Amino acid sequence: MAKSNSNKTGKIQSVDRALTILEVIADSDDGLTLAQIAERMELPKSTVHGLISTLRDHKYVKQAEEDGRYLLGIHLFELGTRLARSWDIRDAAKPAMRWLSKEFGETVHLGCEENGEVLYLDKIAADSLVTIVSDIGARLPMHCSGIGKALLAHKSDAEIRRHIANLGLAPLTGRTITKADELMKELEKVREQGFALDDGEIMEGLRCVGAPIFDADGIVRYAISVSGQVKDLYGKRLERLIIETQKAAKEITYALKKGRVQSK
Amino acid sequence: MAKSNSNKTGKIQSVDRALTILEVIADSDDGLTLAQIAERMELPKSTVHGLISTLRDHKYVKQAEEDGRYLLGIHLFELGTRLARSWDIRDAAKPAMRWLSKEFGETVHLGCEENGEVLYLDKIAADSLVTIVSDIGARLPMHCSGIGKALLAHKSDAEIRRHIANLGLAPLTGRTITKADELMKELEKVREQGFALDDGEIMEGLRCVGAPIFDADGIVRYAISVSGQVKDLYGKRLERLIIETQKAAKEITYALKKGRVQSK
DNA sequence: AAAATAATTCGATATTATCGATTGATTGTT
DNA sequence: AACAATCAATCGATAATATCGAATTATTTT
Repeated sequence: MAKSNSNKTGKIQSVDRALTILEVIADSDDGLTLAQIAERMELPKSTVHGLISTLRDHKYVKQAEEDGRYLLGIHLFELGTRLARSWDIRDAAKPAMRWLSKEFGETVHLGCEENGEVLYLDKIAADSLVTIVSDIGARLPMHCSGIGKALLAHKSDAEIRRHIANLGLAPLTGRTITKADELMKELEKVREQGFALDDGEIMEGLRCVGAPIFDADGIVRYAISVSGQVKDLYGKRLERLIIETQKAAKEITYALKKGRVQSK
Repeated sequence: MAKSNSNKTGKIQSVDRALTILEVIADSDDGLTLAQIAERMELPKSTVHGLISTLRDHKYVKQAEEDGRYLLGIHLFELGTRLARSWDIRDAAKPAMRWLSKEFGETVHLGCEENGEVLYLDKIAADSLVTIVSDIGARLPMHCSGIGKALLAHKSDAEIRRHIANLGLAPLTGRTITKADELMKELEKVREQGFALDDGEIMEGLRCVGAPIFDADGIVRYAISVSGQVKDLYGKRLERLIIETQKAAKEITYALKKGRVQSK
């Protein structure tokens, strides 16, 4: 499965290939040998070798000492964290997220949309032994998560329809909304209520409350969510969680306006 | 200040240049224009443009909407976090770090050596409003930090001497150890004690206790540290912190042995 | 010890990156 | 409002450079 080298603009072939190598390695569980990478990219080994040596010299790739297989390199960690540090939204959101997590003892996420999916930008993990939910930097579908629905709900109907047409509505559990019209209705509700509820739509037994964060222009750019097990989130406690999650999102919206805006 | 293109191995020029562009952008505070990048790399703008467009297509770089200046792209965040997730050490260390942070209400770091410097791999921040200390992914010198001294102390004398010769002993505060012999003595003490104390050597008023973590082969690969203000860390409380930090490091060493070892 | 599979090096070839000049778009100035 | 200046983006001729298959070296397996 080689990435197509669809050259829209004047791309530099070797750079394009080198970056694709990184993606191929990232998609593997535990690194790949040179031969495996060459096979997947449908390129001669020597070509891949030249590219990957250059990546290694810059620490974008490292070789396992045992065998010589290639893994992602430490420099990606450094650049990724440096980028994350530049986002004002994280600082703006941190205090409210901390408070929420501590108050309810649950896991709090901060996310944004990235290419039609939810991307987790930050996370305050609950102390509980099992943290079922996803990690920073992970992606998940928009139509079945608290953050995703909160983000999606504030788009125009046309945009939502387009999103559905492009990405589809994959069922992750039996509760996932898979019909377009049903999702439209649900999102209208989300918009009116001011919060989104994911009730086992992404994973059975997992409940999740999401609320939107507006940037200085009044556009929804981010959302937070609080996730926990259904057995812990119901009735009065759930009601209070909903209220507090919305409050927190509003606080973050405010904090974001105050600081200079350095968008993601 | 262009990076020299010292071609040791058969490097691919365009890839080498593209990666250097990322470094140049990362070194800037708030992104750079094409012209600025071209100037720093001593390359024609059109050359840089081709390379950087390719980086942009892969989301390793993004362009600010306002002006067209170039910033690091979201994909670096995704790759960096994916890499971080693959490190067993983080999972192994997390519980003990959490406990330490909660017990003392201070900030706990996990770090390793990377190219003669301490690289922070993880952090549990104290709830306190001001978090003075560094962030995940940041680097700092080895000779004046708790983690750094713990790591350095368990190398051979020859290696330590070489480290000093290569990197020097820059004084960050008036308390920083800047004489080689003095540092050798200090590290011997660290080795004997089993912990390292940074007493305002990196920043006035900041105290920090570090302890080494051994991998399955008995080599020191990581270290943790607890940092706080001098006014909070002294006397009985400091004594107890030292004991608990060492305990935590031992626990992590043990946890690391149990799991399969996926080194950084 | 031999066979097999890995990464790495080599050198001829023409594909492809490079570079200066030009264009187009945007911002700031008089 | 027109001009000047500055920026990114485009173009096309040129030769420098990435590419590729074959050969080599290193490591592991039988």
